[in-house]
Amino acid sequence: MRQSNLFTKTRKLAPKDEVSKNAQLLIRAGFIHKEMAGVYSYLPLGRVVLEKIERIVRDEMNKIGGQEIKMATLHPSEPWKQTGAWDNVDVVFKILSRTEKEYTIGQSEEEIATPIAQEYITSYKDLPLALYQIGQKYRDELRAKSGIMRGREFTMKDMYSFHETQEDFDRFYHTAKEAYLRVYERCGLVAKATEASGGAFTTKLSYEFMVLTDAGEDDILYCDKCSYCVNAEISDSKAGGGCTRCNIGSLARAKASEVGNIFDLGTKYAKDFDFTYKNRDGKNVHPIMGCFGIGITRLMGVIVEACSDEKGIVWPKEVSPFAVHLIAITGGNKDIIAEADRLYELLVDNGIDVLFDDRDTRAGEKFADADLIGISTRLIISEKTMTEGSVEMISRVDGVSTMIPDSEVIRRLTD
RNA sequence: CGGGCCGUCGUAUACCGGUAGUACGCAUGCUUUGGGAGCAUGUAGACUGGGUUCAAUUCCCAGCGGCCCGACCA
Repeated sequence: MRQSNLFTKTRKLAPKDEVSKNAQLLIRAGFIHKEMAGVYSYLPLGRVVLEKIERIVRDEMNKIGGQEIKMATLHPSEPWKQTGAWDNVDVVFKILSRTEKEYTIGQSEEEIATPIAQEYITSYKDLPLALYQIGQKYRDELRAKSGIMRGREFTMKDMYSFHETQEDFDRFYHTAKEAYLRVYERCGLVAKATEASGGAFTTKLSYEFMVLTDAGEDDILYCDKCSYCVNAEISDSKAGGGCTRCNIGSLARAKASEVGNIFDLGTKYAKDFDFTYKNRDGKNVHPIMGCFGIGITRLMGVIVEACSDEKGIVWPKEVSPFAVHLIAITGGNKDIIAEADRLYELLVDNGIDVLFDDRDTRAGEKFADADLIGISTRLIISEKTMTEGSVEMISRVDGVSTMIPDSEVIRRLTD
């Protein structure tokens, strides 16, 4: 894309109504637009980052057998009353139509996913099943905060699984946990699978996936030697105490942000909806369910919190809005403009995802904007590089600059 | 929801009981062109509603909106 066509512009100053780093940087760089507290629109750059995160999540969910669906956002009130959530969950938005009918908008989708599965699962042969979607969620939070990390509207991947036995659930739970860790790794983050409370409907533990960041809302204790990690709210241990799993390391305390959660729902929802299937003995039994969430928009916020410096965002490669930021330093020189255009077309023709700063502005402004926007790889073409028959490649991460001969540019970018 | 702070051009801010200044942006022109250029000219503003006052953007009250701390967090 040509940057001269990008309708958003960067800002030098952070908005005064945002304190969180993620919101300040994303607004300054033109990724998001605030509608009200806790609700943001995603502009071209922000939208494409979300799409890249979704692509990773979709890929990993498909790999473990998830089937993607798209559930309704506007929900009838009946299933919510059936599970008790209508009266017991205070973040549920309630809508009254002009004919006085009650509706809700999805804050989670067990109430929709369970009846869908119920329609098709009639035999043990239909199990296991994992359905997921990536969609908007709405929660009537008393206090939105931390930019896009805790909003009233957000994007979530939510998966619901159905199993014949506890053993099969445990197997899938483990598989999903591994998939989740791959998702975060591909997003450039280090997440810890953290033992936490199982929520309202089970006494078992659940796993929360935590990324260490000072912007986080949770306190965790993690072992400095093994992968053990526990939410401080359910732990009797203290920082500096010994790890009870490996008996070698000691526990450290840190702030972290939850970027995913996986739950054992047991038979709670199957019972609420009177959902049974015929088992191998011809008996009607309830399936065991699990739910598996990843906050897509929160993940984007956490990435910005974790991957940024004083100049702006530093997107990890796989979620960078573009693979390459091509910057033309032309000084109005027509030959350089023509050469930059040629290189841009060459990159596009080779399927490289490129943002081309073809604007008629000075070098300093282009560099400052590029630092702020944070595309992982930068290519610079200027009088200096042209006389050498090369292009300058700079990594946003470490600032390392390399001169690359014209003829090798495509190969270097597609390696 | 309890507590605190705050609402001034598009953005960020200043001053003030007598209708508002600066910077950035934006527009036009000239110069400039590898780290947010310079000069000139122009553009654009007091959240809403009450109250006090000769006079309110300024003081008071309420509403609305925003941020923070806490609580909450299927």
